[in-house]
Amino acid sequence: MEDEVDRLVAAWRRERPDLDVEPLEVLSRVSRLARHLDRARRLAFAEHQLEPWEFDVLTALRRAGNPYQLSPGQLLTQTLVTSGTMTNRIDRLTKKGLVERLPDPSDRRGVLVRLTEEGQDRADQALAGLLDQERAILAELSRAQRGELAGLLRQLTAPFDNIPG
Amino acid sequence: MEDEVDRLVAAWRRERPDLDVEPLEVLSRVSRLARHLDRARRLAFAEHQLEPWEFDVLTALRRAGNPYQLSPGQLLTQTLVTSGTMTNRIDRLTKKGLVERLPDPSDRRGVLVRLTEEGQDRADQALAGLLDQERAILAELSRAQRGELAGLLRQLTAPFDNIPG
DNA sequence: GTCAATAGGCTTGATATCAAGAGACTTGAA
DNA sequence: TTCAAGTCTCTTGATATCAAGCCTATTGAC
Repeated sequence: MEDEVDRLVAAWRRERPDLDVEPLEVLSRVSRLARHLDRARRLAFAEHQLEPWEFDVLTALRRAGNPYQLSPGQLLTQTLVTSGTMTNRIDRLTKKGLVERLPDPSDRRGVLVRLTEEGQDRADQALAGLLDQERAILAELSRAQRGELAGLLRQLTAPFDNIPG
Repeated sequence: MEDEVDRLVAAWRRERPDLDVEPLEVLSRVSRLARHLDRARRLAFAEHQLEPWEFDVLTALRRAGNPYQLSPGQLLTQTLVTSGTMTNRIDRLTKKGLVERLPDPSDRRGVLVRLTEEGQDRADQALAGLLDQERAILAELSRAQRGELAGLLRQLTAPFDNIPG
C-alpha cells in the first residue's frame, strides 16, 4: 500500500532527479508517524481527561516507584522541557489535585513533587488505555516484524541516547 | 547497544509487572527518534539560516514544480497547520524575500504564494544539507536494513495516510 | 569561618501556535 | 436576477512554551 512519503519522494524525484532522496524513505516516515501518534495519543488521553504533557509528568513520577516523588530538576531532565515550563506544569497539576509539592527535607532550596492517590490512579488508567491503542496500531505487523522493527529503530536511537546529545 | 527505551521499558516492568508493555518497544522509539530528528534538523537548517517551518513551506512550493506557486489553502493541507498560522508564516517569509503573494487571477478572493529566486535557492540548498545529515544518521544500517525499515514503517503509516484521519 | 561560585526553583517578557470568527468573494438553485 | 450557502484568507484573543535572569540555599577553597 502506498503512503504519503511515497508521494513525497516521487515529487522530489520529478523535481530534483539529480538528488538521492533515499534517506527520506526512512526518516520522513519516522517523523510523519510520530505526528500521527501524537494525535492518536491526545485522543486516547482525552478519555481520561489528561493532556499528553500531564501524562508525561505523572508517568515519570509513577515510574520512579514508591514513594512516587522526584525533584522538579529530575522531572526536567526526563521530560526535556525548560524549568519555566515545569513550574507551570506542576502548578496546574497541583491545582487539579494530581500532584503535591513538598519541601525537600535534605535541601532547604529544594522541592519534591509527589503523586497523589488520584494522580497515581489516573496515570495507571491512561497508560493502560495508551497500550491498548498502540496494540491496535501495531496489529498491522506480526510479532516477528515488531521485534525486527524495534531492533532496527534501536540501532538508530542508541547513538542519540548514549552520546551526550 | 541499550537505548533510553530499554530503560523505560525496564522501569515499567518493575513497577507494573502485570502490564504488557511490548508496544512501547516500537512506538516509543518512533516518538523519541522523531524528537531527536527534529533537533538535528533544526541544527542543519540553521546553517542555511532557515527555521524548520520555513523549510516546510518553501519545499512544499518547490515540490509543486514550475511556477512554484500554491494557494494558502493548499499549503495548509500540506503542512497541517491552521490558517492563522499560515498567514503569519507567509507574512514572515514575504518580509524575508523568500516568497511573494500574488492575486489569484481566477478567483478574486484568492491569493497565490510564489517562491522567489532566492527562496528556491535556499530551499534547494537546505534540502541537500538535510539529506547529507540524514545519510549520516542512517549509516548505522546496511542498505538492505534501510529498505526493510522503510517497508515496515510504511505498513504503519499507510492506514493513517489513506484513511481520512 | 568567610566568601565567591554554583545549584535549584521560580518569575518575566516575548513568541508561535491554535480556535473561533469576521470579511470578501463566488457559486448554484429558484 | 437574486440571495443563501459555501469558500478562502486574515484577524483576534487566549495559551503553552522558551530564554534569560532573579533569589535563596549550599558547597568548597582558602
